[in-house]
Amino acid sequence: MEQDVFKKMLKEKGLKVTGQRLLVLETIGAHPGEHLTAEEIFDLARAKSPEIGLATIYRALQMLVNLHVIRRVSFDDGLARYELSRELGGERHHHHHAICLGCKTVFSLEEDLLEPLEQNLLERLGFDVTDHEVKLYGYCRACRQKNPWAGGHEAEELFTTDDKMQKGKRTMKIEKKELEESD
Amino acid sequence: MEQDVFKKMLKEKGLKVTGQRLLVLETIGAHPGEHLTAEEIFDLARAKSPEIGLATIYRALQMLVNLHVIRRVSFDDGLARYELSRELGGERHHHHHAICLGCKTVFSLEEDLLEPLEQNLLERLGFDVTDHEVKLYGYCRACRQKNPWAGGHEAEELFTTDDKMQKGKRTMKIEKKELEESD
DNA sequence: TTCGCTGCAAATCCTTTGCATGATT
DNA sequence: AATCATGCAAAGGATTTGCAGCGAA
Repeated sequence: MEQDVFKKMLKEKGLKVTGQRLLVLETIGAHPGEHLTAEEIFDLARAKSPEIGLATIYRALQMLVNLHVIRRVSFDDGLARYELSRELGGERHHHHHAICLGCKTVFSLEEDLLEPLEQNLLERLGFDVTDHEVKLYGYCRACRQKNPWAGGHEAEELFTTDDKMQKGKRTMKIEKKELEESD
Repeated sequence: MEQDVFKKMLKEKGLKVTGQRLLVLETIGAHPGEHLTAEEIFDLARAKSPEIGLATIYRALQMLVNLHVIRRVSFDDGLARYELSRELGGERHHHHHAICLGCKTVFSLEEDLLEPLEQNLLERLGFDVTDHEVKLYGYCRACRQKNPWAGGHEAEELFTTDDKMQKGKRTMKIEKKELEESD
């Protein structure tokens, strides 16, 4: 299991293998496809280890990111979120997220469709892409069927006539969901 | 000029045209290609209007985002940055950023290479993309020529052997720069 | 034993908000 | 004159840090 790979990485870097660090990694690993926040990881971890502190979570997350074991992503709601890197071995990552402006669900796309783009970039501009992150904003099938306005362009419902602009920002739904074909 | 378009938008929404709001928009417009933070905009605005307050900047930015006049972007350094939307009229946006892991420069790519991907998504999965943001991480030509290690894979220099992981995070260089062909 | 790690609380940093004053329509 | 926006200061929320005690090597 990858727990062992992780332990080895720690030792190689002269870092200590602690229960807390293992727990943080295990917690993220137990929720594949989700994009947990530090607070969410804290709550989940605390369920197993009530004495763990939030600062420890942050420190472990920081370390895991630096070791490229996990990845920090953000969906512009002001919160950092974390997800497991696909391969600890060093394979390329594929990060495509489709965010529905209607229901705020974040869908994960598995396929990597940027290869040609990146090849092009290297050849023409000399920029060598080692990783990427793609966010697609739009409307999912369900929202499009429910709301005719969701077929076209801008997300008008995000703006209210008066001055009270997007309050409850912290409540964005981030779900474990992958787009599925159904045609 | 677009200042007038903006004034009209404000009036239509029942919002007031104030010097501060115009100044914020003007400030962002005066730095095309850069991705200014609220603080940077504050400093630039204060140079012209010393009495302006930071809260006003934030409120104006929020409003401009909601009106789709500007766009909020983030490069995972914990700071929100703002850039002018291409078209006030409602055309599609093209947001491709290539971030060099060597020199931390953010390059802007003008071309839109996602059309086929998005078409595909709509047809097969029913997800209608209305906007997108693409971040490509890698190494620019200059860094690749300077450092042989920058040809391959991970960004090892981001990790120091001991525990002091990326401190000075707030200092990321965000420059006005576009990738240019030179082959 | 040694040195790094944890937990707690305090400190920071960015951003938002409340309120009295001032500007726009 | 009526509202809405501004500036200031205080509040808020996420993340980081200092430090004494604890635990891994």
